[in-house]
Amino acid sequence: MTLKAVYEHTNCDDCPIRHRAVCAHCEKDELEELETIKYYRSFEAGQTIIWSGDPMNFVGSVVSGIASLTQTMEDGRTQMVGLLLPSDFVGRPGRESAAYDVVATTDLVMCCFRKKPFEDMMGHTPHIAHRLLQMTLDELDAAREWMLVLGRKTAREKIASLLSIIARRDASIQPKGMSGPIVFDLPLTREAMADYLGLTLETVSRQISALKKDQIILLEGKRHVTIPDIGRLMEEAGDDTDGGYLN
Amino acid sequence: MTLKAVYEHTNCDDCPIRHRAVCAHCEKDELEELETIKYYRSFEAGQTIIWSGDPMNFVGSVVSGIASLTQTMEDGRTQMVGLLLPSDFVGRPGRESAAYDVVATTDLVMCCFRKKPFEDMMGHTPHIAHRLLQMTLDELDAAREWMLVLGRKTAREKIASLLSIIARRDASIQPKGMSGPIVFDLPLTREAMADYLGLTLETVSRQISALKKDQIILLEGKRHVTIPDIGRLMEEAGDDTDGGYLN
DNA sequence: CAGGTACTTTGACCGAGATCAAGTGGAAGC
DNA sequence: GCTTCCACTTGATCTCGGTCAAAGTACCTG
Repeated sequence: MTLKAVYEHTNCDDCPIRHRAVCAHCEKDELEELETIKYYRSFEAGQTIIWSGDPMNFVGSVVSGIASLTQTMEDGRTQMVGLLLPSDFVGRPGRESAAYDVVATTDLVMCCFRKKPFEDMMGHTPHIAHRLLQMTLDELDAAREWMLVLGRKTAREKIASLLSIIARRDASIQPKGMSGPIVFDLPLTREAMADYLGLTLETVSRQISALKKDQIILLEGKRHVTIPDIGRLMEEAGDDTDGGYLN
Repeated sequence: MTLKAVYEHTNCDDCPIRHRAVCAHCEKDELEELETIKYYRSFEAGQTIIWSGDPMNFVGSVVSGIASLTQTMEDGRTQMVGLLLPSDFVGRPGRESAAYDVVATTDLVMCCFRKKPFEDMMGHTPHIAHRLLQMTLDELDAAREWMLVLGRKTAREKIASLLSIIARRDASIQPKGMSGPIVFDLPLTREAMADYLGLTLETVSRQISALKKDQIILLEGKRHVTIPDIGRLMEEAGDDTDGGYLN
């Protein structure tokens, strides 16, 4: 019940972020053990938080901003394998080193816990272990959904998929009645979108222009997006399921 | 310790399969609670085990044969999102219905547990929950590795990636000294490979022929593969990391 | 305000892989 | 032995998205 306030509630009056993750951000926090091992870290846009292979002595969750998990081949080809939005969890209990580059895509604040104490606590707090399992399973579903996007969708469908995921995730913050246009700022550069979608930045730019021409989306400047009809966008994405995780 | 025999050992003298999963297959089993809720199911190649969206009242692990997790779009495009080899876990505690089609790619035997009792047991057996978390994290890593394959690799690299993963997984069953040629039978049709790699079956066929011509692999018939030099194959895959999960 | 930098757009061209279409080979059934 | 079927191979052609190149735009900084 109180524990719930720490790691399970999805909206909290005392803080602006959603806690899907294990994060003792808000003042209701009564789990003192968590409190003693947590700390905050800030990063600037573009900063690398961890390099793949580096030792990683903490776990944590995103408080504000966006981070990305990226894999790189020797020849420089890169693929983003995860997008971490506020409340998403970072790190892997039971693993010494990072498996991916973690990069701050925007300015970023993270709430961290030192790994060892966190793992200890997981050992005698089954609820947290259970919650972590659920979150990991959600991420697995998201990754697999993305495999369909990467493997089988056209460039246009890929863009539409990404936009509709961001739109829905964004809309869920202020679910003011499910209808009406959705407005948001793209938190990603064209290049980051390309890395996520397995495209080149030129193709991303072209397809966004095409969607704009067809009035599926409206663009103000380069980043400010209005989606007049989310249904039409999802049609473009080839998405019938109203699922759509983003990690 | 005894529990270990049930779900943690990776090789067991009494049975031919590896237990990476929670499976009470071997006779050493002393966890009677697990014993009482387990049962076996057999499937023929091509048979669908569960359809996406169907209620799913069990979890389990593959004993022998291969199953695949598949997603399908309305227009028929399909993407395989996971390949389940012996010892891999199927099903998701805490979810009512299946998220993907699960299909027996070859003849298949599964070891199943009814979901509710299994979940109950997880509640008071933290080791199993912990083990399940580790396995899920492994699967997540595998899925993300595959995102790089789907998003950024060429057809030839994709084929080489798949072959080297199967080869290494296969070789690990009989690690007779790490060197020498690796021999195995492809457990997948060209079409299944295409669905896994995000290609068409024609392209798969062409690239396999090309790898054969270049002596990276040897083919006897259509399925029997010999890999004279796994290092060369991994080079073709663009893979420097010697990682390589298959779920 | 000029100049620089980072991000984005647009155009022209090309090629990897998809698509369409035969054709091959081996195993099962009659 | 012959047909049928299925998995696979191979060829010809087309197309989507990549590549290379050039501009355009917004935001700094001096």
